[in-house]
Amino acid sequence: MSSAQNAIERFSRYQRQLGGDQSAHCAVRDVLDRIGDKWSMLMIMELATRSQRFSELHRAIPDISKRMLTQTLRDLERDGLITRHVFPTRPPTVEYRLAPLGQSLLDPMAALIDWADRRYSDIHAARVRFDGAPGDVPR
Amino acid sequence: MSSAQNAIERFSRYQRQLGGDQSAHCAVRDVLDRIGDKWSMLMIMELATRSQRFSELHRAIPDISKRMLTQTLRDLERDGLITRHVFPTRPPTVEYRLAPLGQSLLDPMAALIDWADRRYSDIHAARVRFDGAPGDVPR
DNA sequence: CTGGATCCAACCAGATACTG
DNA sequence: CAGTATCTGGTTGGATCCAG
Repeated sequence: MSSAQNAIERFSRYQRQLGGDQSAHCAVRDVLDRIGDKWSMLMIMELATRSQRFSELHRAIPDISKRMLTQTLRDLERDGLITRHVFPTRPPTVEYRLAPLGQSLLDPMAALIDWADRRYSDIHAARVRFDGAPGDVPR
Repeated sequence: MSSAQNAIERFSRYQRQLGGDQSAHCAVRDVLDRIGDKWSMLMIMELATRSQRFSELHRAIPDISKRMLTQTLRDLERDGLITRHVFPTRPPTVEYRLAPLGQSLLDPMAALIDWADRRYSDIHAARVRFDGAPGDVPR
């Protein structure tokens, strides 16, 4: 509760600082744009389990295209969350590992996943209620 | 650390359960799709500070279009994270409030925001390093 | 095996105008 | 005030082919 309060107050300060100019850099938004995309958190969780190669990751998460896999890994590497290790073998071997910065993200992410896990039934129930209510369409 | 480990293990189980069929419902993904979008967390933080009306929210977050504001609020309401209260005045008054379910999200979100806040400089440094390294383009 | 490059379709989201 | 409706450009992301 107190930690949430702190965050809220800090956020309020952000908002006031930014004033009307929201185009200014906002750490929270910047970070959210990264970890909020479709695949980043999945990647991080996957690499938290163990370091993996490109094709291993692709097998672990089949419904991502090579294109997006490459792009997501690049972005995560760019942000220093993961590292890329190339071994000059034939054929080439590339292993991706969670960097310390990525490790430090695990705890906050775990809190979120925990929440998702515990509250999902509530969310689902709310959706059913919402979708059923407006027209009450039995069809 | 231990909480992260728990989450990782739970996640691993998810992955194994799903097997190849990733289209199956995944609570984590489902939730991330919601809170991961561009505006949802911003809305929640804003409503955590205090309940607000439509136009107040629009003023607080100017760079969202009315269209997206409406849509985001609808989605959050649908998921039971916020509630919508209409007062039959002229002109109409609509107030949005954080629901208990939304309140319960504040702590995990705070953890994430805290992380973003503390690690942003590291991320930024990593980006500069990454962008500078490849071509070393001084131009 | 690990990607890069290109083409293209689908969806997203902003701008604008309109309504109760 | 609190939205809805429509149009449209821009981005996203899948499919495919190619390369080291």
